[in-house]
Amino acid sequence: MNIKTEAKYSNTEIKIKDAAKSLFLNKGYSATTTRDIARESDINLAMLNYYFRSKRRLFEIIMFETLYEFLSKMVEVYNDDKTSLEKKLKLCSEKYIDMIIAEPLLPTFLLNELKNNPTSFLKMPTTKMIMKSNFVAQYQEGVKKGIYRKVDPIHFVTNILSVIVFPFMCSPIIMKIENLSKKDFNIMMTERKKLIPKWIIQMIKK
Amino acid sequence: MNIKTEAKYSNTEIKIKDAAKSLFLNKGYSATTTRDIARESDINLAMLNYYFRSKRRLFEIIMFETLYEFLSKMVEVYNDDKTSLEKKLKLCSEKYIDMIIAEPLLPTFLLNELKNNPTSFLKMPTTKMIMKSNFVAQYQEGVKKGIYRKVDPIHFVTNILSVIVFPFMCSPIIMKIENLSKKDFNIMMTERKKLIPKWIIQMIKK
DNA sequence: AAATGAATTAATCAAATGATTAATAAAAAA
DNA sequence: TTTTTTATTAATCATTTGATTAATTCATTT
Repeated sequence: MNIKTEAKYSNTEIKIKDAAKSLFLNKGYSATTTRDIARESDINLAMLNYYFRSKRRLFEIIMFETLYEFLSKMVEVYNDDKTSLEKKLKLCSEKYIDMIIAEPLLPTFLLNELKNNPTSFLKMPTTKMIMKSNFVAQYQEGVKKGIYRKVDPIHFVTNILSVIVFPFMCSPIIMKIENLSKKDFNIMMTERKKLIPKWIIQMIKK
Repeated sequence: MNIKTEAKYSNTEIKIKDAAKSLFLNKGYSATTTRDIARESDINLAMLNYYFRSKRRLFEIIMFETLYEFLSKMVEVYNDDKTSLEKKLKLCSEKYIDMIIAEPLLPTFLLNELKNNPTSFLKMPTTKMIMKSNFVAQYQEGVKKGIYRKVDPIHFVTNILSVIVFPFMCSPIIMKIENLSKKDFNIMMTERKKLIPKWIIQMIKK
């Protein structure tokens, strides 16, 4: 966010949004109260309604921004026509894992709240772009050339995201059965940055 | 549940638990009110506290039972020492996908509520059993024999569960970008029953 | 049939929660 | 400086929500 756009927003407005985002991500929409948000952002309760009208509207703004930011980051790698499919695999594996390590609550939050509110998702133009990306095209070319096994591209994309994202959503379970600290867990996820591209290639290569 | 154990529980008790489970799975703990549960199960509000003392306790009972049932089903396949690793892969892929198609809200619900409450998970003996199962042992034997690539078994197990479970958690997204109905989506998941074992084998085979 | 205990109901409580209001302080414009 | 607009505060409202109570019905035992 540059200085110009930042100037548009008051300090309290930003404080409220930051606190609200943190709380929504940690506890979800329903478990977060407006008083939680007021306390956490150290502002008067009435300020929330003054700037955002209602808890629901505040949530929807945060949801939209978070989703938009997330999807933008997701798509970035996919459309670089200079890199090979294998390079893209490496890049996105690294990038997504770094992204989720930095904000581990994001995937669960997004999937969770999207489940109850699939409408807000309609407005995102980024969504369908993944399937029309250079990345998918490269896979399909590989299939034509006979290098890669043929399978519906949606499976291909789903599998990649599955092995990247899902382990984070299971982190409490994995940490428990393997006796890992948060730090250990992140090391394990970092290991996967290199492993995942190999696994995916093995999955598709003839 | 057989007749004997069933007789222990009154009709209303079961009605409350069924309605509560359905609501908790759909809306989560916080978004579900005791009055929702009373309405849905068609009982008097006071009955909830009469049989379960509090909303929290009702939730914990449901959570425990649901988790126990889920984990039990999960582990069943893993310890059959008559079947090969590849057979087990097929079996669990089919079984888990059928299980989740029958109750698609389960994974999100469990992972979600476990995030906030990792303690209840400690009591489950089933949890750590997966890593000590015959299934994992067979993989490690394969590694020794030089048939399979060596990787920490936790990655092996994580990958399998990832490609099975994660797509269900993304169902709203997948359905949106692919323009699928619920039925279409389930067909796609059913396709994966056969594909997943192949993918996993390709991932590990030298 | 009478007595006892369990199940059920309607009414109510106290606390929590989203939201508003009226008064005040701070900042910007005149 | 004065006026006007914007931001902030404490107090309050109306609902909602989890839980309880006292009265009543139903089932079981004696």
